[in-house]
Amino acid sequence: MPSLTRIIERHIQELLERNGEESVFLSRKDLAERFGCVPSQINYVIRSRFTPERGFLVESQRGGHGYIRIIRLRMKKPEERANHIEELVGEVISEQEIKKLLANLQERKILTARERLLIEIAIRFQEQLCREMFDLSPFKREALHAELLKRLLRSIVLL
Amino acid sequence: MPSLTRIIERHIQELLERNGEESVFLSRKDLAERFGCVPSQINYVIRSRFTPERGFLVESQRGGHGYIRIIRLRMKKPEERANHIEELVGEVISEQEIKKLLANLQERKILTARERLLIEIAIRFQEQLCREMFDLSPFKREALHAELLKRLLRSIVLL
DNA sequence: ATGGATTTGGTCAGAATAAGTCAATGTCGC
DNA sequence: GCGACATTGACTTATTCTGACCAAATCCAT
Repeated sequence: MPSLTRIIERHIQELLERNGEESVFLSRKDLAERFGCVPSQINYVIRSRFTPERGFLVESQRGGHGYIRIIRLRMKKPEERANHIEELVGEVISEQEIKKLLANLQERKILTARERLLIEIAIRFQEQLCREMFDLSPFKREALHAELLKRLLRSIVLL
Repeated sequence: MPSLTRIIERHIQELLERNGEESVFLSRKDLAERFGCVPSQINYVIRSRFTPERGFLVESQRGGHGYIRIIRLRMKKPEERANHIEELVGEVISEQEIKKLLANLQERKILTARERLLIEIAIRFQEQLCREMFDLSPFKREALHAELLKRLLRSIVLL
C-alpha cells in the first residue's frame, strides 16, 4: 500500500501532466482536506518530492487567496542538463546517494534501465577495486565515484 | 536441504515470475517474519542474489511505508543475445580490441550508441586510475579491463 | 486609510515505523 | 581443519505523519 505522501505526489504530477502544463497552482488547505491529512503534510510532500534536484521550483503565497505553485523545469539544451548533473553529483557522493540519483534520472527519462544498470556495475567494480586492491579511504572512494559518475552521465546526456 | 537463503531467493523469483512482472515490492519485515529469520537475512539474500551483475536493480526506502523493490531487466528480443562473451573478451584485452568489439556489438544492435559510450568511458577511467594513481603494469591493467568489460557485457547482453 | 479579524501557508520537533550496516558466529563440503 | 557461504543481533539511519506554534496577505468595519 502506497504512502499518503506517494499518493499526493502522484496527484500533483498528474495535474502537471495534464496538457503538459509547466506549472500548477495548489491550495494547501484543500489538498489536505481532500486527502484527509494535516496541512503540513503537503509541505512534507513538496519538500521531499518537488525539489530543485528533481527539477522543480516552488512559489507560494500566504493569506486570503494564498496558493502553492509548482513549476517543472525543462532543460532543453544538453549543456544545461550536463551542468545540472554536475551539481547533483558534486565532488563526493555515497553509494546510497548514487542509487537514489540514478533511480530519479530514470524516472525522469534521462536514463534507460539498461544504462542505469551499466552505471551501477561500473561503480560497484570501482568500489571493489578501490577497497580490496588499493585500500583507499571511504572519502577517496567517494570522490572517485563522483568523478566516474560525472563522466559517465555527462557523456550520454550530451549525446 | 536448501538453505534459507535459497528458499527466500526462490520465493522472490516466483513473485517476479508471476504474470511476468517486471518488479516486486517486498516488505523486509514481513518477509523475515514469514520465513522465521532476522530481517538482515533479507539483505543478505538480496546482496548475494539480486545484484546488477545478474540483471537486477534494487530500490528501497526506510521508515514508514518502507519497502524493497526488486526490478528485473530483460532483453526484448532473445535472438539478439550475444553468447560467448567469455571467449570474446578473454582474460586480458587491449583497448584497441575493446573498441573493435564494442563497435561490432553496436553494429549488431546489441548495444545502443549510448551504452557503448558508457562502457568506453568506464574502461577509460579505470585505465587512467590504474596507470596514474596505482602504477599498475600494462598486463594487470588489461586483465582488469577484461574483468570489468565482462561484467558489464554479461549483465546487459545475457539477460 | 487603518487596524483587528480572518484566512492561508511555513517551520519545527517528536513519535512511530522500517530498512541498512557490520562484525561475530555458525555450518557445511572438501 | 579450512574456506566459503549463511545466519544472527546490536546498533544506525532514514521516512512518514502529526500537531502546536509562527508569519504573512487579505478583508472589512469604522
